[in-house]
Amino acid sequence: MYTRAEENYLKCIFHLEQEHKGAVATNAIAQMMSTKASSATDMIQRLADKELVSYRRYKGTTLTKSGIAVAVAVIRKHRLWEVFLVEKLNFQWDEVHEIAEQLEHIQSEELITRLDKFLDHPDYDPHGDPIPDKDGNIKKTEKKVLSEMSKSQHGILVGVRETSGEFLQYLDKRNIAIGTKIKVLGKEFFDGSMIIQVKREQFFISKKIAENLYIQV
Amino acid sequence: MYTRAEENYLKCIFHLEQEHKGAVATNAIAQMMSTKASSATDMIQRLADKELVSYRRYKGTTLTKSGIAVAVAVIRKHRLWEVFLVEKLNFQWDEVHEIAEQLEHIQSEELITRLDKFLDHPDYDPHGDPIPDKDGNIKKTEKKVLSEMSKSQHGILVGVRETSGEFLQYLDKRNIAIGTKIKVLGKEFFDGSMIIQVKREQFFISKKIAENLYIQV
DNA sequence: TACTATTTTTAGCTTAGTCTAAAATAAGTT
DNA sequence: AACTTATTTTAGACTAAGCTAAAAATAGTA
Repeated sequence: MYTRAEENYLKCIFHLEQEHKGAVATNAIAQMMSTKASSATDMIQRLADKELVSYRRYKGTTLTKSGIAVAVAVIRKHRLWEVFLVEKLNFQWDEVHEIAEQLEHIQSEELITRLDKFLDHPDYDPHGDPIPDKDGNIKKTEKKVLSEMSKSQHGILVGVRETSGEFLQYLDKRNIAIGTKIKVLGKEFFDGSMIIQVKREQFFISKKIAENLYIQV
Repeated sequence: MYTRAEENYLKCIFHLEQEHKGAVATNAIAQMMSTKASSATDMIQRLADKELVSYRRYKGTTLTKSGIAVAVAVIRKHRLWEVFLVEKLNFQWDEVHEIAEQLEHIQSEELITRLDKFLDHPDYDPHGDPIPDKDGNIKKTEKKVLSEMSKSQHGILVGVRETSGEFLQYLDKRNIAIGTKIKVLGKEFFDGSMIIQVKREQFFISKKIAENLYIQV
């Protein structure tokens, strides 16, 4: 089995590799892990020794097959626990991330199999992210970042990129949740801000907000 | 907060102190923690620095007020998770110990508060052990070890001392569970073995088995 | 009481994971 | 091409937790 730290690095590299496509910079990893580049280098080298990543000095890191398998298994656990926390324990969607960060490292195949069943095999977590199946397959949803949509286009919110409490509370305050219908009423070229329609209300959102909302058109 | 290892040592010392009443020997701790006496000494000294235990060289260890508080909080979490695993995820009572050993270290007050509510504030775990309340109070059940009972006494099984899979499976095989009525039909002085009545069956049990069953008379 | 055996502690080494500071490499700019 | 800046790696040190082997204290016995 792998240590907590190893699992966290693998998960982190997985997410970065998804976003930017291609080898991941050491600095990017260090930043996301809230640690120093030297520590990241250290861990990357250990992961490379175990053939969980392939790594060339100064060139960046990518996950190997087995690295991906470990990362996806952790992500599956994380998202299943998030569903549990929200559906069964009635947590708000902005409160669950930190706890799931801990729960995702519990080691027991059987536990996850049973949890999955108990939750009735959910496909998505409370933030709209797909839950990998037992074999590591992830449903690809063709979603669009709201900031890339243009005037008068519309769709429903299927996911969020940021999962920080502040951001999710911002959405709650405006009654925006997974499944909410959103329409772009206007878009400002200068700063990328938008005016959107949500239910019967319309309001202004900054580019930063728009970049963190995933829409299915 | 405390590390996993610190929490495990505190829990271990708590259990040993309960059993033998009085200061706990370093060797006893090392043995229960499956580690070496030198490692135990090391950790005990660290715990003493943090005032979680009081310790005098060569004399043994006892928990302080704050040490007890930490230990009891961990035990509360452990037992609540065991209830969850058995009641909600349908694990057998012999399968849950190891998983609960991991879950007991998840840090979140709120999580435990909600889990407790979700489980409808259980008083006992699946092995019959009382679950400490939020403030660390533990229900004292006046129970007797079966091996100390004498011929023709009877009572119901309210707890087990051993929680290993083999032992619990042994009980399952003989249809003995928490709540089962047990009567002592005979007792052999030479080796402490017994003949007991369980429902309509009667059978022979060794002293070792009898020492691990708690009965309420 | 003195000797032996057991228990406990100390001393020194190991590994995982972190850090800082310095060196090496890559990238960007004149 | 040469110089500057940014990124990445190496070197060396630290902490938590463990280990082995040796020393010290306690307990048990002749």
